[in-house]
Amino acid sequence: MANTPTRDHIIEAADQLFYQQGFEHTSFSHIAKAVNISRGNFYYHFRTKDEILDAVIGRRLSTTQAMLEKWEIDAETPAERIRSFINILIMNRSKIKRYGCPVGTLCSELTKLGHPSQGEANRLFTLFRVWLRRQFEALGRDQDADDLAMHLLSLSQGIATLASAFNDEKFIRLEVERLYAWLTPYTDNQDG
Amino acid sequence: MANTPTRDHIIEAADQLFYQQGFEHTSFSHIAKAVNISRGNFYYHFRTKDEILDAVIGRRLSTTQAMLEKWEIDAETPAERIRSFINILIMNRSKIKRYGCPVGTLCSELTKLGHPSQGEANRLFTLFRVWLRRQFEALGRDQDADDLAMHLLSLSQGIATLASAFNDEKFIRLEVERLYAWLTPYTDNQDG
DNA sequence: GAACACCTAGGACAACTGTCCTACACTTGC
DNA sequence: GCAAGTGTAGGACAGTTGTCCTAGGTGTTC
Repeated sequence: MANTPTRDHIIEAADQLFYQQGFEHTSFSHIAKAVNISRGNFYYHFRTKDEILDAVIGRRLSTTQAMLEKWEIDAETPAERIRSFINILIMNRSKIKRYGCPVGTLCSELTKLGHPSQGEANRLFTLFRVWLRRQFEALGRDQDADDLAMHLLSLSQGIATLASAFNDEKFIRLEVERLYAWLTPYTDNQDG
Repeated sequence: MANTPTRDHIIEAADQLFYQQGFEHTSFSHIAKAVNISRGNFYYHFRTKDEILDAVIGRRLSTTQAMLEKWEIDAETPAERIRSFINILIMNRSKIKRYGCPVGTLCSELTKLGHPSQGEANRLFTLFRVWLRRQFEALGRDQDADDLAMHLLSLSQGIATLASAFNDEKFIRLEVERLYAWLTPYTDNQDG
């Protein structure tokens, strides 16, 4: 299972398509066309569609992990780091408007399918949850750090869902302002 | 297009299955088995799968409308009415935990499929939005009634998504408490 | 240049999809 | 008792799905 360029190509294309069209609605033909290889050749790289899904989730897990580590380094305070998280809503607003949150929509779909990989997909959420919890702990919220992390995750999920349903980018901006305001009391007297 | 009992059966079964398994993943065979009729016979009641979807959305629209009207009558104050809305999270918590929000997940799926009926599905959201807006207006929030309505919708969507991902009913209870607390300032000096 | 591993194209395969047709049962009205 | 209308079962149909096999091309190693 070496990491050939073609294999990476497939995972990358599948990642995008799963996000834009959903996992089930994306067929081997779709991915093959995107990567420009023959449908039959697929079997050499992945035995089943579920294997592709696992690879895609794995890819997302590691890129997410890398992103969180970068935030940890780039930002100097927990408050700044949490704001980095909030900012993905702004940075990805046009995609979110069209396809919703990549994590939330994938987990929802896999749950409905009763898919065996839903546990793996949910680890994406856990990654954010644990990371956010740590930031709130660093802000001195030992008691409710996990609650706050979940709450912030929940807020961002709602924003993504509604922005997509109402096709409304302005709503994202408005709600992000609200998120900043919500965050302020927790970060005051700590840093800027 | 008369409302025969069988037809109603089909719509009801499809409604449930679309919620539990998703629209695309639910096939004619699934519905046929649930209703206990032959697959071929379907064509007599619905020409296409999309026609079933439209009927399901129509059904949801009218039951939702009826529910909102009932809340309007049963509750005496806008504050109570908004709390009726919040309470569906508690009432439906076990289903939400398993399948998420019926409105949010359907809209997400149809958006990804690029389905022509996504506009109709989104009207479900609009129904809640307009109704909530009216309640906030009645609370004297003329300026930001719609923002508040959207915000509350957004909050409930996030709660449903995370409760489903983490399979966590307790999270719903915790967040509903938060919702009540969030609502209080807007209803104070108005009524209980 | 022979042997080998790696990669690919093309197509076979059964199962399932949504759609559609036809033949048959049942009721109702005359 | 016949005709018409309503509802049903069963199966045909072409298209697509995920899976799998085989033949052949490419490049490296000896």
